[in-house]
Amino acid sequence: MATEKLDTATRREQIAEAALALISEKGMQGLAIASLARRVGLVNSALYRHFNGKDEVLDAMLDLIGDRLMANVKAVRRESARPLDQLRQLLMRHIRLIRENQALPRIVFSEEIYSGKPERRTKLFNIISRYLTNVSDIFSEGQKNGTIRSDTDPLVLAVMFLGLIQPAAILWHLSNNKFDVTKHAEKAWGIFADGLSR
Amino acid sequence: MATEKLDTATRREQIAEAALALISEKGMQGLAIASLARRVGLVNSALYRHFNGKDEVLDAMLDLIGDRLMANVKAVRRESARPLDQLRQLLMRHIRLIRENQALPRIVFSEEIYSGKPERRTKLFNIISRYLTNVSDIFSEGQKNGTIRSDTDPLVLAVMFLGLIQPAAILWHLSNNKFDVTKHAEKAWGIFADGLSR
DNA sequence: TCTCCAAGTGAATATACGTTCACATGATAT
DNA sequence: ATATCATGTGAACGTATATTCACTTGGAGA
Repeated sequence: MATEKLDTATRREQIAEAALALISEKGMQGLAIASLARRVGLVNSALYRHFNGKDEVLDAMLDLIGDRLMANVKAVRRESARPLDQLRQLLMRHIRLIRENQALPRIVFSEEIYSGKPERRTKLFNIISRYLTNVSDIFSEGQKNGTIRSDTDPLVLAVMFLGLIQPAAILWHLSNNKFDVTKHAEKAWGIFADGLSR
Repeated sequence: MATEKLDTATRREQIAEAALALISEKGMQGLAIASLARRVGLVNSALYRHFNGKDEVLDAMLDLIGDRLMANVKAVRRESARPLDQLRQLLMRHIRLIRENQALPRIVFSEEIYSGKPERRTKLFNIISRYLTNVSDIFSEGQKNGTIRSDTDPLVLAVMFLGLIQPAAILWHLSNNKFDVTKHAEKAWGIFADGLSR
């Protein structure tokens, strides 16, 4: 009725973002074409004007997530010059990203994403690998720098870095947001960084 | 036809274990009542003789997982007296458990588990909490013992401990089992333990 | 050996969801 | 002002899957 017509480029963005929001609120189960369409003010069928199917929506979502992860990396590289500070900042940004957007862990952990279309698993792997590579670059710089011990593989450190947040994020989620991720991350980072610099 | 009749106690076990196996092979999607029943040699409807519905099956599965986690803890406490050794053993056992039983991470990370029935989220939280408490007990002993630095919260350490494996497990899974979890865990443990003892 | 109830069967039902299609409409370019 | 095409609509279809129910059957105990 009163639904204004918007071009596909705009709609695709709206829809991908609505998908993230929906998942954040209702979980993967909540991501139904009908709900998704309604959320951007359309009916089911209209969604197919902009995406060939649900698969394409999922792909678009993954791209969005990749963008946000990389945006965080770029931001912290701008904000500070010292690797250890950059990492700490990144940790906090990552937590904020997850808190504001619960869709992120839910998508990464869910197989609905790639159970139908195995290539999407590779896509997700690439997104995470790219993030890890960037994180490990920061570690490398710290090692050249002398602020981080050089006897350890930076890629291992990068994966450990993710490990500072991940289980905490799950506990936060399972505990109905009672578990304090930020506090945990601060303490864990303290211990980790302590070990790094010696 | 040639399906022998077994008592409910037996069937419940068979079914819960079949559920874990199914998820390990096909993912959460693969856990359909029909497939599950067929796997233990029954038809759909027969399953309802032993469970009131899918929900009950999920509950039974969670209990099974809890048991296996706790079994690992008990085993390592038997095998060694020194906390650091126990932890290392537990790490390796945990990895083995996950490798042999991909269902574990898939279930923990999936919300299908509790999206329908929120109390199940609490149940899962309790299972993990229980495991964490046991792990943190080991850390505590190490601290009393003098082999682990005392200026850190053992519960934080326990969560970090999980973080040594978790992201690696995901990478392993996303990379079609190419990423070497065991190798990562060994390196990561080296770094972590190094930080612990100083 | 007979009886009876727990355990197993097959068909039917209900629901939820992705997708398609013939038709309507509004913005834009001429 | 009008034509055109991208965008939006409503209804219908197909499929997958959990659940129910009237029934059969096998085996343990009287």
